[in-house]
Amino acid sequence: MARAVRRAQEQRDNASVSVSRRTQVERRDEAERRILEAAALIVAENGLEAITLAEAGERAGYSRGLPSHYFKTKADLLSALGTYIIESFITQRRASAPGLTGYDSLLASCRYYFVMPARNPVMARAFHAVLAGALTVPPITATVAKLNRETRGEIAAALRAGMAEGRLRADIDPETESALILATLRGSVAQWLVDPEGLDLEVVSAHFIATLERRLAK
Amino acid sequence: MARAVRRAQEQRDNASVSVSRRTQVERRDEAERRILEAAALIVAENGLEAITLAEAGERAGYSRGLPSHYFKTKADLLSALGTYIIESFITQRRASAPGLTGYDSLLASCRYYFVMPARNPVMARAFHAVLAGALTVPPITATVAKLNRETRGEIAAALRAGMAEGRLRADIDPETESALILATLRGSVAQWLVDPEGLDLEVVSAHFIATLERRLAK
Amino acid sequence: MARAVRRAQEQRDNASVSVSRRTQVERRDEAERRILEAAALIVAENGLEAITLAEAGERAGYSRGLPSHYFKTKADLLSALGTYIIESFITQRRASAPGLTGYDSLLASCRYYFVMPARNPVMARAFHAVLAGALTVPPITATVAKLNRETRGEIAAALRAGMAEGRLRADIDPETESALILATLRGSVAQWLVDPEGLDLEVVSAHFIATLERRLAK
Amino acid sequence: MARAVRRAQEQRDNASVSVSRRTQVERRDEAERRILEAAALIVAENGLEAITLAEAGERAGYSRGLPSHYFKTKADLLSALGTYIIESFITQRRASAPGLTGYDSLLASCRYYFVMPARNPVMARAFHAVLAGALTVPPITATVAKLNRETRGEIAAALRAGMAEGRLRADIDPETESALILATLRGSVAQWLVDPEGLDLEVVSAHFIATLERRLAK
DNA sequence: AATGAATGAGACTTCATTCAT
DNA sequence: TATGAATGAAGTCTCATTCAT
Repeated sequence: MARAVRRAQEQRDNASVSVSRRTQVERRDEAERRILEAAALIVAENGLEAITLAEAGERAGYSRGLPSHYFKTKADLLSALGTYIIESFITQRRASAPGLTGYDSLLASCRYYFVMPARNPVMARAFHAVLAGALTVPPITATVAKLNRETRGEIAAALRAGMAEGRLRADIDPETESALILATLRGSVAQWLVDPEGLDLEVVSAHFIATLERRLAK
Repeated sequence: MARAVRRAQEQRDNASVSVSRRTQVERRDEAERRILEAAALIVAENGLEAITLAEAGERAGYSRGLPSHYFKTKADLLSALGTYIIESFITQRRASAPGLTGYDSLLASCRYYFVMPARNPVMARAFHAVLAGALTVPPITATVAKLNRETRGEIAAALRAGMAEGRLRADIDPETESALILATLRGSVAQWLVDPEGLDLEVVSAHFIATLERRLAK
Repeated sequence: MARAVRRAQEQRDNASVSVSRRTQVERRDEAERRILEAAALIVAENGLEAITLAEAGERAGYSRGLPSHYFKTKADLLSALGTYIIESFITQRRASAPGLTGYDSLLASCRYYFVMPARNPVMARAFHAVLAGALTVPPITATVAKLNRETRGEIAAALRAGMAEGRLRADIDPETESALILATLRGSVAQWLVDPEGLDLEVVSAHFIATLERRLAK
Repeated sequence: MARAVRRAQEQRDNASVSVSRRTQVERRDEAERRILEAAALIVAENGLEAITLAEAGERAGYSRGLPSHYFKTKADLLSALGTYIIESFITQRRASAPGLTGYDSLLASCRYYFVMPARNPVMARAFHAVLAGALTVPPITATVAKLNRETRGEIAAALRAGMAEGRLRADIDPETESALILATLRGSVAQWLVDPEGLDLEVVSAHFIATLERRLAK
């Protein structure tokens, strides 16, 4: 994904590039994306450690050797994959609340967190597998740490916006509150993924959002 | 661990067992426990999938082949290890609040959750690695699902005790509340493990407990 | 078996042996025999190479370690087993034609060869596994070579008896004829063991014996 | 072998294949054949069970891992090897009697059976190791059963041809006779392989063929 | 006498990686 | 560009064997 993005950039910068070359570049990006998509599927099914370069290639409809060819090493593939899955997740979350800003976008994001696992379990599992991998897979640790800081930052910004609008109490500590909110979202989904019969995510969702509003509101 | 327990039982049931026999059993249980301990260390460092039977044996001070000899397959070792780590965690958590019952024991457990990572990071990492493994390692899925149900059950019981004592509001939904409490504890620690600089667990802890009390108290 | 025989001899030679000692010796011989019997079963099912000391012990109803204790090494067990299976076979063959001597005993033995596989397939398979093992398992090569020479010797003796009685032609070459007879018996059973549907051993048997008689008779 | 054949077919069917592609295929087939050849040598020396994938690779002049790479599992290698050795044997037998048909080709094949062990003991031992393996190695059981049926079929056809030509008696039972002929050939060679000093294969051969002719001729 | 704990060698198998085409 | 041939390291697992009880 990172590469595809970079490529798109390069192409824009270099409009005189020949058509054939441009097609090559497109083909490469297409292949890279399909390989990452296939890898994400494997991760959703069996976890980060279950990926093999060969299987990612085959599942993407290419040869066993292609992932090596593009990503060079497995660590590089894992790194790209972590970024890819996280970016996909963020993209979907944002798309779920178009137009909302400030505190409302926070509430929408919370709802998305609770609704997403049932709607798109593959993504939920892949995303949580990446979060789990942060504990032990070095190239992913940094990516997830960055994700967490940014997410907490967004939540904190939304809280500050709510405070500025006068919708929320003035004595909220946005940093700490954002960590707790993110923790609850993640921890709830994690429980559900392990044992969907064990808890009713919709009920938990409604309860959480109601409690949150009561707790934060003026 | 399960085996060690079983063995202890057998011996009690069969007091006429010869002394030499008893020593063999002890040797075996000692070895099994040390292998699990070594394996837990590896898990804490590099995750569930990083375990190799050979390394577990060597780190425990035995041969490379012994873990295979006892646990037969790697899947069986993982399964036993999941149980072992979870039981160790529960034991420690209970030991952290001796004598407390009801709602007070819940508060103590919450504090333990937040304090434990800094005091015993090996256990925290091993425990969270097992939680993460629940996503993809079938025998661990079952163990963690059981852990989650039991933990939520204990939390709910503590809440009911608090309600019965008149310390908590009467309109609490113990089931849903317990899932949210557990989610927040786990999700907070998970963020800290990935990026200890990123959030101050003590502050989060104090804030969470204060909020909880305010939210639940009469 | 060899050992049991030796033991029986020792005991006869040493009648003053205490009863308890005698019982120990008997227990040992009994155990050895049961281990060999269990090993023969394994051989019949899965071939010589499938034997493991531990499985032979367990199947015999003893511990995993006992075969090692008695036979010391696997090569020694294999050696004893080759002898045991061959002696069992010979014993059964002889028992099948009690009282017959000379040429008649040869005919009876031929019939036994053809009838035995259907009646006692375990023995047939174990015996042929040993014959096959002679190609590559050193301690068995010598045993089978000896078996072959002795068997050919017995056949040749029977032929000479038939010639002496005037029942057979005088120009038979007993050595060569005995090799061919043994070859045909073994080769026929070998085909049947691999593919019992492929040939009717009874028809082959009748044809072989009729042809043999016509060919050898005066 | 099967694969090499398949490949040759594919290439014929697909003449537009690029030169570079063709060379890759050749490399692979060459390697596969050399591995089977090396494996056959090991089998001749120490039996079917003595094969290790690593040794087959090294003896063929490749890496220890290549046989696994091609044949995937040891069972698959054994299966392919059984077919390979049997096909080699058949090819050689046919080559030993070019131009002969009908009953004459049967006589030539019988002579080949008796002469081959001394001339090409490696092949004889490998072939008989495969026959022995039929008792316990499932994929080889099927291969040998097929070989036996086909061989008996060829012998029976030769006998019928001899009968049709008027060279043989009309009351022969080709099916049963073919089983007995094959049994005698195999059983004779098997005795010789175990104990070459024990019987003179040339004498046995001459005797068998003379007897056969006398027995079958008009 | 008998059990079974423990070792260590060796086999199979899977993969990341490199290279030839 | 893309394929896939080939290597080699590492891990799992099985056993014969030795040793303590």
